[in-house]
Amino acid sequence: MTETADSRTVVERYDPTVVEPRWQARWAELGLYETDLADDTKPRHYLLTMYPYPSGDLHIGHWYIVTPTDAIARFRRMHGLNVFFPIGFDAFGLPAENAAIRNGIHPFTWTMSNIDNMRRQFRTMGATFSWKHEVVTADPEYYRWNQWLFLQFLERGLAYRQKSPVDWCPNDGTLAREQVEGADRHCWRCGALVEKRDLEQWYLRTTAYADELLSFEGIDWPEPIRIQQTNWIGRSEGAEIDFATAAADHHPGGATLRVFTTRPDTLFGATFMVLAPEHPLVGELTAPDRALDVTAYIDQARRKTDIDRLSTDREKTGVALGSEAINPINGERIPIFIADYVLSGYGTGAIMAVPAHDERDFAFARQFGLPIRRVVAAPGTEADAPMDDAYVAHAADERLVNSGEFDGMPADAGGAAIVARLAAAGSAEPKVTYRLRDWLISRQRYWGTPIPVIYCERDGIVPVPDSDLPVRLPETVDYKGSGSNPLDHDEAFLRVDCPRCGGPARRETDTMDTFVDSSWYWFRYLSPHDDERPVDPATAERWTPVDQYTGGAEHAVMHLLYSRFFTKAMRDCGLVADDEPFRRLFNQGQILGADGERMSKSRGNVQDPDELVRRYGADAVRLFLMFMGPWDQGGPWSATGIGGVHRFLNRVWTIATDPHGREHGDPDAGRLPSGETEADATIAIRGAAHRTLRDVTADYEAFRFNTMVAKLMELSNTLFRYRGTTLAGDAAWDEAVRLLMLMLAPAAPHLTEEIWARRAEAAGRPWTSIHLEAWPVVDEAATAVSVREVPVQVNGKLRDKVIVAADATPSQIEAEVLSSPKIATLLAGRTPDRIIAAGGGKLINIVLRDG
RNA sequence: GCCGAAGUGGCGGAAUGGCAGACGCGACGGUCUCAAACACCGUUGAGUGCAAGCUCGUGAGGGUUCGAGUCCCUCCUUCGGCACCA
Repeated sequence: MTETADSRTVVERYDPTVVEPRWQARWAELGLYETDLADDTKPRHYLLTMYPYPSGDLHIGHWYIVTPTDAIARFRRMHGLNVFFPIGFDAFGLPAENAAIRNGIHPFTWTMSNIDNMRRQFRTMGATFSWKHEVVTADPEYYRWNQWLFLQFLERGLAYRQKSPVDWCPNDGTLAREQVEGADRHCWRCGALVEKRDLEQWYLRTTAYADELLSFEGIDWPEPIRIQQTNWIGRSEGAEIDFATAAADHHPGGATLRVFTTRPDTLFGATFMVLAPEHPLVGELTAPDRALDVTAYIDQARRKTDIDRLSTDREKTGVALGSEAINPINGERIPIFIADYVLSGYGTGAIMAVPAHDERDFAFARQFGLPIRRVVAAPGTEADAPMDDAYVAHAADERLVNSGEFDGMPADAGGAAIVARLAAAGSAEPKVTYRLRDWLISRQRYWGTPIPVIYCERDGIVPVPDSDLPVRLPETVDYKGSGSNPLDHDEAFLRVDCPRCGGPARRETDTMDTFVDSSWYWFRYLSPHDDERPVDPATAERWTPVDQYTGGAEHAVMHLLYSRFFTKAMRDCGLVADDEPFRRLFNQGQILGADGERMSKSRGNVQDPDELVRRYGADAVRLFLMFMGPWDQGGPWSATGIGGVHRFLNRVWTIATDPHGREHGDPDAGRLPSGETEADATIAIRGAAHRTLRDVTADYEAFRFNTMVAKLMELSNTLFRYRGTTLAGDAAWDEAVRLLMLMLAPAAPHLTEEIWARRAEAAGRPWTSIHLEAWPVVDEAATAVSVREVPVQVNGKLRDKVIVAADATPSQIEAEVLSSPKIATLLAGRTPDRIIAAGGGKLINIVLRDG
């Protein structure tokens, strides 16, 4: 607290470094924010923000996510809701292991000390977390239930093990498809280039819920996220059609080659067939004289990194197998190729190529000199007109041509008819295919949830019995240099008796993707220490789904899709009743470094909030982050401008603690604005306060924090103008200050609490926290105005303004406008063609035609 | 290439189809001070004029409308996502 010798400032200045910690301690002591989940006297509200990874320090991005969310929590509490706002730590993951390998610290030690530090930093925000419900995912008390849930899924066929080519990062090991980013296919976490490896891996059957995941009914999520998820799931309707192989010298024929197509209407246009190089029938179908070329191509395709594939972007490669397939609709024999533009993991790994109506097939046909036959034509197009490009349209106008008895049918109906014809013969069926793959959860790492299965020579895959959970991570880790999973050479961990036969067996050493942890953590917050079950069903019934979730949009297709999957899977296991995890989702933008790049320690562009807090106080940092711009926008970090909110808070302090003071520098200090009476001023002050309340309430509701702060600044500017006048400190002034405090309380909780306490003391009332106050009610009468200014346009251009009574009718306003000298001059005797009184007389536009 | 978001003063940004630039930063001028910092007051889109004012102005070009930053069409740019998905 500083007393300046300066004569003009006789009151103390606001000192956040003293005030803020004091209130934080007091709130904690009173347990103000420890939510009583059993309290049924108030409507419940579950407010969730994405829990952080304990990297060591909170950076400004954490503040950007959390502090406005905290303002929402406080705002909702003031509306009488029982708000649950928990926090925890996403504590498994690679950085802990890297630190362990580098510095010889155990990942647990590293993680927990980071968490300690971040808890301390979190408290400096003044956020209202319910700390008693904290969850740390690396705690056996938590990951035990990852294991238990996994076993539930296994029992229901939602988890399975399969050998398949997986995306492999040299640092992070196995990756899920969605963790591979960019055209050059690099790791989402470390950026290293990703390779393919064949491994036995555990999967969760997300595809079982593909259709349900496409429906966003009953949840209010941003459109871009819904679109991204929809595209990621990638539903395609079409048909699977069986071609038979033709007999050849090297091959007896008669094998089935099943293809997936979304365009069965183009079946007559199939002039060749393409298999993925990995297709199982390739060996059998390869003619002896083609074998060298074919194996060379397969080798090359396997070795090829995806960068190479990208460089050959449009250029199609492939080789003929020397075999033919028989088109089931017309018996035509067509050559079979392999090419890497056909993917083994999608559809059936084989396509019928219709160059006339598919761009990729067209390019391939051009490259290899294969026939191109049009089978779909727009009205007026010759059936055999030469084609320069693939013709892909197939709307209602297009008709089939060169398609035998189906000629003349509209494309869509023709396709259906073709499928129906083949289906009757058992060689086709309608089929829906998805881009979405099952979720690969195996990771060859130490620092994650051990997958609770045992491999027995006799009994095969044996789940760990529930009574033996959790399968704990061994407390000593030997990294033996780096790279390999320490669990693989930890004999004490590996060796186990088979739970079924008692014979020697071996533990699974893979651990789970950390996204498993975050796929259900909000359920665990409700009963973090329950050692009977992962979720208490009664509490979950009352508190979930989450009412409001806030977090970054970078999780659009990973965390947010997995969480939806988990909720549905848990529902089908009878554990919860929810169909969806998060009722309403808000994605804030990301704070980037000053250089416009993602903040990261390696770039050295991380903004440390502690330093700002020390200098300006937590309230100023909170308010500045809200004031910067729309919350969903984010942007490059710049502290330029934080002085503005700091000044604002000081002004609020001055208004509240020193209403009668005057400042040098203002020649009009202490005088009412010219022409204003005390009665006018009272109306002005009350009007400003209540109009601000009306608008600020709406802004909080819509998370428009930037304009919310702007309006509070306006109100404080208005009050500042009346400071030192005869009005300062009177009833209207006092009401306005009270409203200003209440409105500012969710955003700047410390300053307002301090002022609130002083006001109570000054009035001789006992102290109660401002954060337990009810949100104030707008006095509609006070918001009314007696006169208003009406802009007057001539032909849409602003020419004048007239003052009218607030309740003036449009015709009265028109009369007023026409009698204005300025307008009369502009009219110069002409009669307006039209006079438009927009919005019931909010604006007048006089339409004057030329001539 | 496809999908999505966005282009407004020197900067961050504001504006239910109705006064473009709220609020703040920065800059400039001033009060206070021996001086500086802090605080406070004033000015601040561009052009033009002594002034009242006038003209131009929301990425570019068209359109709808009495009226368009806002709606429609065609482009351009930036950012995010996807990338041979048959």
